[in-house]
Amino acid sequence: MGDASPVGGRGDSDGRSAAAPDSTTGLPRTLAEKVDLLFRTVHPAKGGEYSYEHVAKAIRDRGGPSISGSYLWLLRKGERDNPTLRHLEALAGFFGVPPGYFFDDDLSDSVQDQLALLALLRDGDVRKVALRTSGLSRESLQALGEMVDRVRKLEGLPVDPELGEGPPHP
Amino acid sequence: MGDASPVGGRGDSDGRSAAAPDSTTGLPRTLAEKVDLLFRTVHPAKGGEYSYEHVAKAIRDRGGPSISGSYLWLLRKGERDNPTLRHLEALAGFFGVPPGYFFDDDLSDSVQDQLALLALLRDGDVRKVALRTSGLSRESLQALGEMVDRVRKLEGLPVDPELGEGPPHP
DNA sequence: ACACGCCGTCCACGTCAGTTGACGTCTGGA
DNA sequence: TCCAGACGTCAACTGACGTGGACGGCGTGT
Repeated sequence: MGDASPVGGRGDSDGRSAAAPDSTTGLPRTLAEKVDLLFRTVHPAKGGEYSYEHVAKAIRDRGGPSISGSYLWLLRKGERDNPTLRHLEALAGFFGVPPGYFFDDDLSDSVQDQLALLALLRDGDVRKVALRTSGLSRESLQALGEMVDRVRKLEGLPVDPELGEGPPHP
Repeated sequence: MGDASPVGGRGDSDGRSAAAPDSTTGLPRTLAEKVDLLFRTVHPAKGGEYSYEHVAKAIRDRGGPSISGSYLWLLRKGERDNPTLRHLEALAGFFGVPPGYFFDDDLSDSVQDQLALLALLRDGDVRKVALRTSGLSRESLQALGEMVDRVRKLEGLPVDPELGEGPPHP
């Protein structure tokens, strides 16, 4: 044994379920759940979700491949789960995520953090604060973080230690 | 036609040539060139390149999807250039590259537009501050915003009238 | 020389990714 | 109330992806 593959083997997931049943804020695992999360998270400037036809047309207008709204629905519903490279590329381009988001690896996790953040930012004031902090020095940011924790405690919210770090990747 | 896409549009990049004739000089652009580079670069412990059948069998043995040696040849030759998600996943897994390797220009194309915002947040501290602000009351957020402005001024940064409000793109 | 095995090449075919089109629902306006 | 348009949903269909197998070249042992 040994010379079968250049990299260490990994078992693989066969999670081929249907849609996104209970993962309202959980981590999507199937492709359908990932697509669903994109639709629920990335919204037009005002209004609800993008319509399937809207996304399809926008992708075509960007010079992307032809795609139909019905197919987007199939993907989100989980009735189709094996799109081609061009369609993955187009979807990633439209929703503003790296194509690797659709694959089973760590990258999708970090993207999901960012999507969660995007959802928060859409809700008004949080966004303002976040954007203004860009460019500040490390010390100031740390100080601000402590201030926020102070305020959180005042309002009776947990200090929320988690939320992870961005791992460097090869 | 403003709200077609959450990210700014861009022109096309529909370079769909055939194989990898002379581009031994530079970086691979087409899928065929990328696959070719993988075969030329990733070798078995001893000997020359992997044979197509060997790769196909190894992928199947890893629990991956079924794939044929003929198809790998088609991909490398450029006669097929639109594989499905599972095949991309399997190829990336075998050769030890991230799946995003097969896509056009990971993070610098049109993704950048919307992702530029997220890229700011990705780099550590900014993100932490932003995430922690979720759940805070409106008054606290406003107070924090003022604190941030104070700090920005201290560091000589503009108070940044832009970026905060309104539709995210032209 | 001959046979055997492995490999790259390529073609004809089957399967499933993706499209087309129809139907029912809902909202807003005349 | 009725009509028009937009949208989600779904089934039948088309075509490209992907496979199986045939053919020839090349190295190796007998």
